[in-house]
Amino acid sequence: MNSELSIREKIWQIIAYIPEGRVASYGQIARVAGCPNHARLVGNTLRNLPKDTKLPWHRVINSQGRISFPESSGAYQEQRNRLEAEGVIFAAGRISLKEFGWQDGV
DNA sequence: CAAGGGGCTGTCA
DNA sequence: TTGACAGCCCCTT
Repeated sequence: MNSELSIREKIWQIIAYIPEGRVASYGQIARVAGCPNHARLVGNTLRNLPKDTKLPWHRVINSQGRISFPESSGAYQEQRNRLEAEGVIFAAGRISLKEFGWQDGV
């Protein structure tokens, strides 16, 4: 139904569909959106989100299972904190996509 | 209209 | 495992 939606709109929708305790990579979201190369756009889009957004942006990480923010960044700790609160476990500073990856651990 | 940047990805060494 | 290079596309000046 979102056939006429912009890629950005799709990204928002897809991210909103990420279940709790699960994480998805930018590339994966972009792929689901229909464009495997729009990974960067996903990041750009999230960046454009308001701070009071209800989108689970914290469930979006890079393909390495790591957060794309520097640890000194408040966003990093916030994201990590939220993920841990949902049951996601960080091992050596990264997440096991095998267990917490969206539609990847089922 | 042209140029630059971006929370990236995948491959090679 | 990490580091470096190139490729991809959209959005904002």
